[in-house]
Amino acid sequence: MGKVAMTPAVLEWVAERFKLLGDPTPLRLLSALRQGEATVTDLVTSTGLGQANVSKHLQQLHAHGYVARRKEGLFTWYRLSDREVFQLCDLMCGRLERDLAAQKKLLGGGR
Amino acid sequence: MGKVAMTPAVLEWVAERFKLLGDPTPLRLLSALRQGEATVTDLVTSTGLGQANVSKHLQQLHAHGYVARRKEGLFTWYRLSDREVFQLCDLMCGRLERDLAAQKKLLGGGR
DNA sequence: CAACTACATTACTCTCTAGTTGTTTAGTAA
DNA sequence: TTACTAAACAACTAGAGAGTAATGTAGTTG
Repeated sequence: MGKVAMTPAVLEWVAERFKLLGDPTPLRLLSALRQGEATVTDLVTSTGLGQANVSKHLQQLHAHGYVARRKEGLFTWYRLSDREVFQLCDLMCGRLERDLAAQKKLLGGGR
Repeated sequence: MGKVAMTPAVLEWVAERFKLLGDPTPLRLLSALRQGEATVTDLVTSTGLGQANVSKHLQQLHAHGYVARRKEGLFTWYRLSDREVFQLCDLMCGRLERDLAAQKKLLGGGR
């Protein structure tokens, strides 16, 4: 199991990481980057979000180690640096699938 | 990998689940419940948080399926209903351990 | 019944932050 | 140089949510 003790400081650290994933916008950006490296403009057009907004979220994702970047002339190319984030999402989606299955069971087979 | 498509609705759902973990207080409660079933008062005394605060967070954790509860007279006993949440935390802590290792490397062996 | 206990709920304050607008910096091209 | 582009930064606004104090509710005890 966990090798790290759940001290208040560690909980704070863990919470800060989770907090970034507790908003659809960063998840959208991460999800988009799953298809490969992209510039800010790419992400703006593919998501429909504002440029400043995308840029700000990418800063945070970068600061927390979720994405890496390289500059090429005018462009800044972003890419995923932490593929484990999708293991996290998949664990969550496992819950989603069970929830949906339970709902289906209730609506369909129940009574 | 994920069997669920990352549609906006799914991202919203996933974000909502992560959001609860993006705060130290629910994590503290979950961490405390890891040692076994507990009443609200137990959690209040063991964490030092206010009663209303604990109660409110427990409501949310329950609404999102992280904890289960049973009433016994005046008491409400809460317990973990989703042990997978610690798989999530362990994944995060994996990052923490790597970060710490990297820092150590920088401070110790690096220049 | 009255008094007490454990928990839930309400109403409120305060802080934080997501998103936007406007501007700045830096690289490119004429 | 000037004009243009991509990205970052700054300042602001609106809304969300964390914590608390006060109150409500249900069960227990006398």
